[in-house]
Amino acid sequence: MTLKKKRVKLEDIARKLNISIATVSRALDENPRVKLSTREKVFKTAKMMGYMPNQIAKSLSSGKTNLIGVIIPRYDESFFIEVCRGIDRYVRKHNYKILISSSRNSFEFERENLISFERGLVDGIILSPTHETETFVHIKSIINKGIPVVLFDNIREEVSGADHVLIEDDKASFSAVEFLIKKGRKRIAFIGGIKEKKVFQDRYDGYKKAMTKHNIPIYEELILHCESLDRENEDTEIQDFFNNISAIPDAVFTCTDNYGLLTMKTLLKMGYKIPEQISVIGFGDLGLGEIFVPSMTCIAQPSFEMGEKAAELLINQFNEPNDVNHRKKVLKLKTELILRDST
Amino acid sequence: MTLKKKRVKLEDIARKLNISIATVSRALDENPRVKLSTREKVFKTAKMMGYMPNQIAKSLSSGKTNLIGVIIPRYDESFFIEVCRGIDRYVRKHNYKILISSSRNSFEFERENLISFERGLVDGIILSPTHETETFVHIKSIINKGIPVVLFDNIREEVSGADHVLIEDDKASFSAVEFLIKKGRKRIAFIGGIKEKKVFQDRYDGYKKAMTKHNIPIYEELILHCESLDRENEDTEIQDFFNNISAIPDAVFTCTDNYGLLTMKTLLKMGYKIPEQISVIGFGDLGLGEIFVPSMTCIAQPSFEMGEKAAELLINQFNEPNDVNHRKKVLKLKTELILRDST
DNA sequence: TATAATAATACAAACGTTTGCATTTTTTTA
DNA sequence: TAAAAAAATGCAAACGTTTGTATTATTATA
Repeated sequence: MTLKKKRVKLEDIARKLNISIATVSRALDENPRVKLSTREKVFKTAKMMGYMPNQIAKSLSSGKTNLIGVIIPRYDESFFIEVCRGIDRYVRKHNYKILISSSRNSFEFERENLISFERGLVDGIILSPTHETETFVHIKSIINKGIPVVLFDNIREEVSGADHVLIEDDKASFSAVEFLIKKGRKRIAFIGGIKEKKVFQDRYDGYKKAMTKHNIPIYEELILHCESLDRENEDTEIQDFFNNISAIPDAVFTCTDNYGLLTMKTLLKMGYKIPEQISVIGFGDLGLGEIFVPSMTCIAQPSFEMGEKAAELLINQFNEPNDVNHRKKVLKLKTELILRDST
Repeated sequence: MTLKKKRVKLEDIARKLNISIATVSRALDENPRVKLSTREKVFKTAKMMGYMPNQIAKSLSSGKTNLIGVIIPRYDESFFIEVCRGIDRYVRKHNYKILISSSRNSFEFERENLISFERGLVDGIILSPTHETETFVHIKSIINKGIPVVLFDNIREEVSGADHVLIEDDKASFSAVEFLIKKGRKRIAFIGGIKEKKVFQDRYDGYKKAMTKHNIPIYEELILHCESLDRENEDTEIQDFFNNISAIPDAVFTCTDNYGLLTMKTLLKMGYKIPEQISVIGFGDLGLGEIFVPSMTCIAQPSFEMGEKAAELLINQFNEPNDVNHRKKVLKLKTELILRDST
């Protein structure tokens, strides 16, 4: 039975070599102020003794933790995971790690997470607001404490007082719906998410604009604002929608990949032919649309890149003079309509 | 232009109230040694001044960071994300956060990640070894430093010197293949992943055992060990496999959900009927199998629970006397064959 | 009302680094 | 070869907490 060994610290190395802690610290830092021969001795001894620097002590002393807090509304949406991957990829190059929290679609959790990050654990925060987030005060309060913040996706004007990166949701959906119209479809259904969520509002707006521009009436019956917050309920909600519709549409524009896939599943099971009778478009393009049969036409949203860009904005803030009121930067990323078999 | 405010610390509260730092600290801790009236004054002042404890200082002082490091082979596999969700859910109840790193399927990255966690940033580590991981020394070295470690999934005997949680891969695939056989299928193809990965070896073993038990010949031609490490390549590898096969199988057992879906896609595009001509089984059951048309029969692996259990083992270690050589705990979780339309 | 017991608070070391400045050692210069 | 300059090292404070022990203030006891 071996007991836990004590960690070796600078002091241990210093004592063994009969030099001061300061010199050991500087030697390991390759500071030119210490003689080369000393540095070599220190490195050798450190290695021999199995020295590992204490990150916490370093952080306390330097005031930097090299951690970045990321708050997303939910884990089980590939979009957010992709964004996190993008963030991770970027920040690692700059020697940061990310700490991911889910706000579980709740403003209150979002606020709690934010507060827990206020305790000096992270050097900066990247956040995607929930649909419930209608105020900016909790974020502003963080910024006022001098903690850099970057937002992505689902930004309302009221919460936009920080650097952020997004796509033009309305334009993207406008062009997708217009594409359907130009293909001759007229009875176009819309499936969005929670009405309160900005991205879904924008995508709905795009849909309406396209319909209006081409003088196509918008029927309430063909509109579904999916209220579910998890996969299973989304499924039944969409099934119910199509089961209760009086006359089947000839196209469906959906606001997420998942809605699109669930729509295709439901319609296929009801016996409809895609795309012959009904076209379907998804939003996101996170891989599954390509595998489904028929493969799904999608608006491709650059999720990974969105993460990278958000990370870049944040790291840039680290290097800027700390001006709380600096002009906020907004990055709008391009989307693309990927044509596949469902249209 | 407002400049960054200085954080308020215990000292500031102490000075304002003309009491000592120690008393402030104890008051905020609700330590009964401080008078109630003092405690109340301290709380009020702390709130008024916007005090937020400094997590880093706390950690340095207490020797606990309340962070847990998680190392997974890749981000873009839902299985790992699900496990992370499970871990997160469990540890949050105990006031821990998780720090996720990807080893990108590389032993070298795994080792690097492990070393970076050795710098006192985390209180414990949960790791899923890559297919390249054939030795236990890097993990043993961590454990020897007194850092609790729990492994999950893909554990070889050689790396099993730590608590771990897994499923019985061989038995799960055995029963799935036997199910196909009992349904009258004989020409059963096997699609697995990287040959070096223990889980795929085990799943292959289960396949072979089932076939052998029922005296069905195993044809090399019907075996694919997918070597790709990303989605796109998996797709083409599977397409090639079926294009080059001399006579199509009447069933395909696959080792991940993704292989299963790609298989179905390929076969449907080739014009085959599922399940009439060919049955397909996937492994994992991470949601997509249910959406696909036809829906996919799957071995359901309790990913979320796997995460929870791994987290539980870890947190238990925190509370145990620190015995490096303690008897390792092994948890085997149940799988289940979920029958759907693809069989 | 002096003394003992208890309650409340303060002091200071510790956690493991970094770093400005002081000191010592070595090298250069005259 | 002594003084000046440069190089190498050391001292000690700082980062913001926690906590064991010492001290002071308050209450209880005789």
